[in-house]
Amino acid sequence: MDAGGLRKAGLKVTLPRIKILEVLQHNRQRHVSAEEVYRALLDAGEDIGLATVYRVLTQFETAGILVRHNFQGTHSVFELNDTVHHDHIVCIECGRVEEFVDETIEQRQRETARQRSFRMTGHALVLYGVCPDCAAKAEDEEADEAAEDTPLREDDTSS
Amino acid sequence: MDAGGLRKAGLKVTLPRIKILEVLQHNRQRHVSAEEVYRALLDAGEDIGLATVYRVLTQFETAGILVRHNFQGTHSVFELNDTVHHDHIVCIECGRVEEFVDETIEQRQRETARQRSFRMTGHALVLYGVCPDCAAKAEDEEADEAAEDTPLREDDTSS
DNA sequence: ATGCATAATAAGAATAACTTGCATCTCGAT
DNA sequence: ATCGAGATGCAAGTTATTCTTATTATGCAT
Repeated sequence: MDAGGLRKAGLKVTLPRIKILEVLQHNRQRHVSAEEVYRALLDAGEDIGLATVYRVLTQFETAGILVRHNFQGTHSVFELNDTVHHDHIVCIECGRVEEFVDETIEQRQRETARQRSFRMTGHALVLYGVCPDCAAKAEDEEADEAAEDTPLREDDTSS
Repeated sequence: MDAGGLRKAGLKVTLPRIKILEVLQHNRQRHVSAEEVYRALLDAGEDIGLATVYRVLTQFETAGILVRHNFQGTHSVFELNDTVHHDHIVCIECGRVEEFVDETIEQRQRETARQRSFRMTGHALVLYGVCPDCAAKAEDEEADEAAEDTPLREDDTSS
C-alpha cells in the first residue's frame, strides 16, 4: 500500500514520500494541512523541507492518492483518497468536521451537470453550521449576556 | 438600494463603499475579485486603496450584502446577495461559471444537518466539470494528437 | 448649517500560505 | 558499483490578504 501506490502513480519511491504517506495514514481520520505534515515529520526527527511537503502533496493529489479540501479558504487540508467518497459538514465555531454521504444529492448533482451538458469531473459540497456542542456553549453565553443586553461597550467602569 | 442597504447594515455611507457597491451592481451577472473591483475603480478615476477594497468587501460579506466564493482556492470572488440563492457549476478548462438551483439538494442538505444536530448556517456546493464548448475543443485536439501522440509540444512548425 | 466624536481611509509594511530556482543528492535500472 | 533522470532542501520570490498608524470624512446633535 505504500511504495506500491507510489510506483503505480509513476512516482519514484523516495524517503520523503514514504514518510509523508505515513503521516497521512496515521491521521486517516483527520484532515491535515501541509504545515501539519511538515511539523509532524520534523517532530519525528526527519530532515525534510516544507517545499518538498507542498510538492509531494500536490503530486499525490494529481495522482489521486489524496483529496484536497479548502474548508476555510485560507489553507488547504488533505485526506487519503482510499475511502469511499463523502462530503463534509464543518462547525464554524470549533472547526470540527464530520463526513456524510447522501446518494440523493450525488444523483441530483450528476443530473444537474447532465442537463447543462457539462462532463462533471468532481464536486465540492461543504455544509457550514454550529455543532451541538458549540450550540450548547452559545446558549450559556446568551444567558450571561441577557443580564446586560449591551452588544458593544468599552466602559466597564473600571477607571 | 445603495445607501439604504449600507445604512441598514449599520455601516456608514462613505464614498468608497458606494463606489464598490456600484461596481458590484454593474457586474451583477459576474463574480468579481477584490483585485478586479480595485482596478475598476482606479480605471474610473477613483482614488481608493486596495486595502480598503478588501476591508469593505469583508464588511459587506459580514453584513450579508454579498457572498464570497472560493472557486479556485487561490482567491475569492464576490457577488451581490440580493438574488435568490443558487449554487455553481464551474468549467475547469475555461473558468466559466453557471448558476443552478436544485430544491431537492437544498432540502437534503437541511435534512443532513438536522440529523447531526447542526444548526446549518450556510453551504457551499460547486460542481466541477468541462463545459460543452471546452469539451468540443478537447475533441478537436485529440484528433490532432492522434497523429503524433505527443501530449506536449511547442513546435508548431511556424518558423 | 456646523462642530465634534467616532468611524473610516490610504499607504505601505507585514503576514500566511505557497511556489520556484538551483546546486546537490538519491533512486533504481543496468 | 555506476550513472542519469528525477527528487530534495534551502532560500528567495509570489500572491492574496490583513494590520498599523497617521490622517480624513461622516453622522448626529445642535
